[in-house]
Amino acid sequence: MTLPHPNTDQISLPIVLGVLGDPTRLAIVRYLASKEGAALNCSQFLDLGSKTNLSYHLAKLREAGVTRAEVVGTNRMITLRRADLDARFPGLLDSVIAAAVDDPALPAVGGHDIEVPA
Amino acid sequence: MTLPHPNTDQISLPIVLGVLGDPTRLAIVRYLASKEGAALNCSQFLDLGSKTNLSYHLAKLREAGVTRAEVVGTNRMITLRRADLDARFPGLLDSVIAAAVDDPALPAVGGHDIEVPA
DNA sequence: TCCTTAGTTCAAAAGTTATTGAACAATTGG
DNA sequence: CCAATTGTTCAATAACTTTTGAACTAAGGA
Repeated sequence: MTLPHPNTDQISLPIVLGVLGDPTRLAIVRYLASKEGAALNCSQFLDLGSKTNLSYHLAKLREAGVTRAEVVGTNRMITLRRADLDARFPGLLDSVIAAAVDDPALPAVGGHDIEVPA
Repeated sequence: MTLPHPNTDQISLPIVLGVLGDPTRLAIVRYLASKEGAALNCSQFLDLGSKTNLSYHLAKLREAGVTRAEVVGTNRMITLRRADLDARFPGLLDSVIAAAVDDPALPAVGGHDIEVPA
């Protein structure tokens, strides 16, 4: 049971940019980058949408070549394809992540975005 | 007669990425980068689509803060907002342009993409 | 085995974006 | 003034994307 991923040389610039041009997906990528190394399952992202909706967004990221999903039991362990993206589009992912980290408009994963005082 | 542009601090990462996630617009940006300094009018891009369609794509780029359009007579002189984008998202535009330059799938402006021999 | 957990798939609805042609406005040159 | 050039706007349509809920699969634990 392996999921389809593009090869490094099949990763397309406009498709990657288009896929990253969505706040939910950018938030996913930012969170993955902040947990670099760790493989996260989909449930980590439930703050960002419903289970079905995340399945959709995570599939988009995977099909574009931005993430890799490995099947481990009933889980899909998700990682950023950092090395592949760096090889294909040097510097792009780093600058996107750096900009995303500073973007207060993106939805947050660990949540607690803003606590409104009583 | 000046056209509306976002301020530098109003430029949004997901909007910029989304706008660049289109082959026609990426081709426009690539061409502008290759002619850095020169201000080009819209007709330069007619290889990429109809007049109306270009008007649409150029408006998207301008509204996202990727380009600046200055009205000069009946022309709109278009330039890349390189300094503003660099200030807001360091390294992003450079890496996108570098990747776009190498992308054979993007439509070409000076055209002559491939000449089919008789 | 049965139940739970993790995630997918499907079809429908809603929303957004791209493309087109016809009509329009503004400037410039004759 | 008249005509040509440059580009916009509008409405229609076509094409895609996002979101949803219900139904499903597959693995793991009691």
